[in-house]
Amino acid sequence: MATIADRDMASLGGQRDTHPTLAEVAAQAGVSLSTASRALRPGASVSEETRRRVRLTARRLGYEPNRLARSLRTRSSTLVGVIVPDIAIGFYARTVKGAQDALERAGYQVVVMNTQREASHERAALRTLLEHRVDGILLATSGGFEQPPRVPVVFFDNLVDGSGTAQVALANREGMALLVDHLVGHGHWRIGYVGAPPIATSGIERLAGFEQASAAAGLEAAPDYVSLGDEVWSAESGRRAARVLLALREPPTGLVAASDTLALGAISAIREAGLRVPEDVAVVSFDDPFFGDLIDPPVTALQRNERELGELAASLLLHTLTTGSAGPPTEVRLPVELVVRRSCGCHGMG
Amino acid sequence: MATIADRDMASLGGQRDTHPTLAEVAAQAGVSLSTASRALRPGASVSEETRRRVRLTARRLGYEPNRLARSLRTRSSTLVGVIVPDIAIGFYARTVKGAQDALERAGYQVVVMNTQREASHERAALRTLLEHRVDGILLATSGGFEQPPRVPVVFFDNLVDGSGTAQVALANREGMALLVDHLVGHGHWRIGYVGAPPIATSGIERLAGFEQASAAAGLEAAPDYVSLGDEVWSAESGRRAARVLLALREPPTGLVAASDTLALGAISAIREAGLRVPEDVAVVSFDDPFFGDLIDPPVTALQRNERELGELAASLLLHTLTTGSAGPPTEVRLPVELVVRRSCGCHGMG
DNA sequence: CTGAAAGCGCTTACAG
DNA sequence: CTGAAAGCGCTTACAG
Repeated sequence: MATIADRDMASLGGQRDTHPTLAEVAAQAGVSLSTASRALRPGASVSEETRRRVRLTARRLGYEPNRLARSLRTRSSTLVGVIVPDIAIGFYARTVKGAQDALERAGYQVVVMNTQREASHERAALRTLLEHRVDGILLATSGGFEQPPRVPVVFFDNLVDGSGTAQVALANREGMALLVDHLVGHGHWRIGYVGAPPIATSGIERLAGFEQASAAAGLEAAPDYVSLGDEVWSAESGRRAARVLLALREPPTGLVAASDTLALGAISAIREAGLRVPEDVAVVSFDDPFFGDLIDPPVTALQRNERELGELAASLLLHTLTTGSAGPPTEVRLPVELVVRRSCGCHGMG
Repeated sequence: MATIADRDMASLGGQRDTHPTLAEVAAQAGVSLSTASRALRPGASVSEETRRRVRLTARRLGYEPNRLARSLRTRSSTLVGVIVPDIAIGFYARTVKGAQDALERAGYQVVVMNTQREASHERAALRTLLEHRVDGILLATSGGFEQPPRVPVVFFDNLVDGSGTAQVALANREGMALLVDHLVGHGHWRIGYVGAPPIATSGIERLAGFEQASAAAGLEAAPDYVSLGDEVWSAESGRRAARVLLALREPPTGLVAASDTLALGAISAIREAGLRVPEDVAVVSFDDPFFGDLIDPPVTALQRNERELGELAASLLLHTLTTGSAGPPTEVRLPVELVVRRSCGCHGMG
């Protein structure tokens, strides 16, 4: 009772009051700690009358169970962490939403950590999550991943060779082939690549995919035609990378951008140079820019189902969480699809 | 030792091994639990030799402190929660990043929760955060906020009358006045509003701002000229809302969109109707669309510093966290600025 | 159905 | 500098 009184005093004094504990609820309700605990937890054997009384006083006191204590005791957090390089990028944001949906349906809470693409931030995020004993992790790594943690990890977007429980990514190479081939179909022979440094999976695979597709199409894949922006795939760096290509003695007549931001940058570089898209230089993009059909000109791009990517990663995690299975890491690739608009030279809608 | 042996067995057997505890580290290092604890914590008085030994064995065992236990004991989590309606919206994503920067600099970890704009999700997120005993919360509410929690809360974007520690939002009304006045400057008299339902602060204030500015400019602010989309501010709903306006007997000649998504929707509706922007219908937007100068036509819009909004919210929280001050809730408005492009009829760059 | 007790993994006065 | 002990707020066998 004394503590309760103190609490009241404190709140009268305008002090932020402290969290009531289960022990206080129990005392107020006139039951033991164990009974109070059971009354609050569904499915435990308590008399209806007791349960009601405890619940009432809990509500009255504004009781909020302490999950720290609970998880500590039960050794389970029903918490899943999602780590992304940059939540401000539509791709990641939508992936996260997809994952969150699936995870919440399964009764897990999701916490999102943003690494700003720095390995040190990623390490910190990983540590925090692990220290909070999350049950599992969805990770789009930026290189901060070191040794496999003690909980299941599903990698997405950026994969790590043979680590983790499962790996989910877009069909990067196939996508690039689609893009290059489409430009080739328009009669282009000098095709440039506006990309990102081959640091993580998507950077590596898209570049490789471009080179393979170029070679397969018999294009002279001069290394000159590959121009890379910065590691955050910024539009500004795409602009710069495109400028380099346009300044060549024999500039490419078609550009493949490795992402929507890069494509937007490339289009402005082309405009700056006083050239037209697609008449002077055609552009196609790996990612579909938001409202890509309103861009001038509407951009031909690969469409992906990002929500699905997130949901897929989540269900792979849920699978190992519920079955505890430790089978060999599954690798799943999500197909991409070409949406033809006008930046490639087609007379599509838009 | 037995538990250690068990652990080894388990890992040999391919089982995921369990987290070693501080007690195990202490045992292996041949010191007491308390000494081990001190050795791992900077600034505690331990001999250098002991400290080194403990740290080494901790690393060798892959020890990860259990934050649940630590926070439970210390009653502090150095965790701050950020709750947003929709992380996939650029505005929120960038705000979150700004907040995260500031918070991490101050030594806090940030966890982000996404409510998908549902009050029930928001309540769940709030509960989870509170149950994890976060030290403070940054909240862009979707209506799930009920009674003030026991930790400091800073509201941003969507405010709640007189609640919380501080409130940060954009200068919605002033922004709307800027937009309407600009269109009036172009000679428009029939100006329509493509907005969102007046549910939360931005919806309410932008609508009110539009109506006030219209009235102030002496426009016949026929209620007909207000057309609202859905509560998630979707581009598609903007398209529909604009269609309604365009179908009027005396359709507006200028449109003010309450957000970038709504503006994009409105522009496509205008195009669909076989009309041109800005010749037939001028458009201005509250939010600056990503790469708005590549949109056709480049859209005249209000520019905000979203990162700054996040940082501001964070520093207000940090202030009360460090000073414990419980002064009256501060309300801060972030100014917005008009970026003139071409969708309004100006011959700006782009 | 209910209560007393042990224990989850830490930290931190309190002694020495 | 180091150790034994109490305690953070819960849950869960174990008895009754």
